[in-house]
Amino acid sequence: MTITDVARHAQVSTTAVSKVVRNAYGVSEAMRVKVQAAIDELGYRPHHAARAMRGRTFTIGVLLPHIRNPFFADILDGLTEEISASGYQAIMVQSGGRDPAAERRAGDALVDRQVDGILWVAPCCAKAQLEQLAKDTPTVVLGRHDRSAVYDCVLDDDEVGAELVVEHLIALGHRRIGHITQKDDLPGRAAALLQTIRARTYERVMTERGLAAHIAVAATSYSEEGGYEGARQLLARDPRPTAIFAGADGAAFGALAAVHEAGLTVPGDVSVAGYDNARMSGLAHIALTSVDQDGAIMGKTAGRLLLERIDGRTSAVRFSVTPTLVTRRSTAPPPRS
Amino acid sequence: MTITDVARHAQVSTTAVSKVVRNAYGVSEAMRVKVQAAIDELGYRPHHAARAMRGRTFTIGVLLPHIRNPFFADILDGLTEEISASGYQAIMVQSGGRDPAAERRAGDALVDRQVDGILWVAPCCAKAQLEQLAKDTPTVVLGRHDRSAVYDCVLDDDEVGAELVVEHLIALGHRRIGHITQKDDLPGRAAALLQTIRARTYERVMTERGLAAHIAVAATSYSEEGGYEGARQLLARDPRPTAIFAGADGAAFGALAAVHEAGLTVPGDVSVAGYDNARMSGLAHIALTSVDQDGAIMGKTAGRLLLERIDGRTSAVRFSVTPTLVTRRSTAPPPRS
DNA sequence: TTGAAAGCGCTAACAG
DNA sequence: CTGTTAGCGCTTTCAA
Repeated sequence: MTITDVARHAQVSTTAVSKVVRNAYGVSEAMRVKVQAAIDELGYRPHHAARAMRGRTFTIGVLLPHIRNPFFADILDGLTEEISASGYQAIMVQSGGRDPAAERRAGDALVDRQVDGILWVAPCCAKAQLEQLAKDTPTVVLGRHDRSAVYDCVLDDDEVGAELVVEHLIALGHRRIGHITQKDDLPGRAAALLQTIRARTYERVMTERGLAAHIAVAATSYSEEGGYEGARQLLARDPRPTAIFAGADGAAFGALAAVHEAGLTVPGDVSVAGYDNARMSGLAHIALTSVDQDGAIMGKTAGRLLLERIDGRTSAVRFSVTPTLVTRRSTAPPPRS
Repeated sequence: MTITDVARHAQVSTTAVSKVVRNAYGVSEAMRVKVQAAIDELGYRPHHAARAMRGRTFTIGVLLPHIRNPFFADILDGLTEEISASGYQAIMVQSGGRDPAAERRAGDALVDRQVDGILWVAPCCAKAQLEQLAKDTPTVVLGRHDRSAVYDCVLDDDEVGAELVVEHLIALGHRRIGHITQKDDLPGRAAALLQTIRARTYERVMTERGLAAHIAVAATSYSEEGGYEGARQLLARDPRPTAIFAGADGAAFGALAAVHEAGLTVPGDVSVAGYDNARMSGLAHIALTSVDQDGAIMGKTAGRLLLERIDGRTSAVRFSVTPTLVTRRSTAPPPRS
């Protein structure tokens, strides 16, 4: 079933069919109807690869560190909702998380497949690499705090979010508040990463509130394992913290497990707060205090920005979501002792 | 940067370059070295679309209902590990879960993009559609219990798994054991779906053990919401069950929340067991009894089978994993009362 | 408004 | 073992 078959069946040229398929300018209504009828009758679908050789692929590539993080599911739902109406299809590739070489390969895989636009979630590569990519392919970067003239940024205001958590814990009466962050070995680009913002804000607020002496950071990772290990490090301190602010919900789950395993209760002995407000955090038997940053809106916006760029926009846009604190039962005043 | 540039630079024909790139038969070592040098020097990367017009895309398409289910992450890890060495790239597409029309669109999107093979996870479409697809594209279906001569199947023995759970609960002394299943509106193909097997096995074992009168099934869905709602239905019965077997861990999490919200304790008042042994289930503060089915092995096997099929195998293979029960603190003997 | 024809980068059949 | 050549299905000038 090729464009030639359709042309023959409709008794017109392939050019005419091509124009109808692409909704291009310069086709009479009669022609449109006739060709469309042939298309429907023959069940013709354009050959994707042939199309890609000259024009668009109607594909948006999404680069995710990994699909385990439930927050990404929200982002993807938003994106899908936004782009599906326009005939675009999202394809996802895992970048593998924290290995820059693997991340680069994943990015190249999308470029090679000539996606019309790329949504890159939480990239860990150098900014130069992103700009290089964005020169040729419309790009939206999600979850990074740098600014660029060639790609759009969608992010949550992690400074506000982290501040909300730390202030909340201080208001409850906590002083020894520990933090679990993600440690990446990426010289020079740390300042742009969201984990850096969250950690620095934690330190800033602690300092501003006269609690600099109580700053305690476990640098592991934003995963369940990282949270578990990080919480164990923090709980081993003497005196131990009365509250733990984990930089991500996954890490907070790991922290809850570690607290539990240490024979302590939440929030009786230790309060725990997370970030992202993953769906699971709201379940009654977990009831994790967390920062909500509406991933669906972020994904939807990223999709819109991408379509705009594909459509020709070249100016850079920056979209920042203001997060809110959702307090649940995992945080409470510290024990009296 | 085209194959012609490389050919000119190396002073050879494009055919020679093509053969070197594809590792094809009939190239002298000297030629290989010379061409490879030119490729490296020029940083040549084959044009994907042009390649797709004639031969392979070196792409494997993965069709997932949605990326929220953490079990799928295990599958993908296994798949990636298996195929990465062979130069294949996995791209994922969300089928949207339970809408057959959306699922078909997602499948078509992969076919249109000429992936060399498809791993279809938990499809809900008719078997005929799968066979239609498999006629043209090497296909592996994961998590369905039908047999086919044209595609391979990778699955876990859900009958064994469900039996393990129910027997475990009975051995603990439970008699009123409820089950949460997923209800799809797919006439005729229910028997092939894993949720059907799990539910039927539950009913079979209950009956065999003389507990037919205590069978109680909540037909919602394998999600947190579904588990929550299903558990509420079960707990509303009088007398209420002393144990709940949720057909998936996500649903079990929802069930835990519902039990908690009802002012009951786990496992004091109600035992809860899940299926899949998601990573989170093992965390100390959740400690969910669950059935382990090693998704990484399943994904790895699926990858291998796909590569074999791409390589020419036409006979159908069926790979079944035997699951094991992991008992944790969420299940215990029923209250005395 | 329509159609003929060139050519995108690659692979495969065939000739040397 | 190596090179020449004919397309793959589509879009895009450019004429008519």
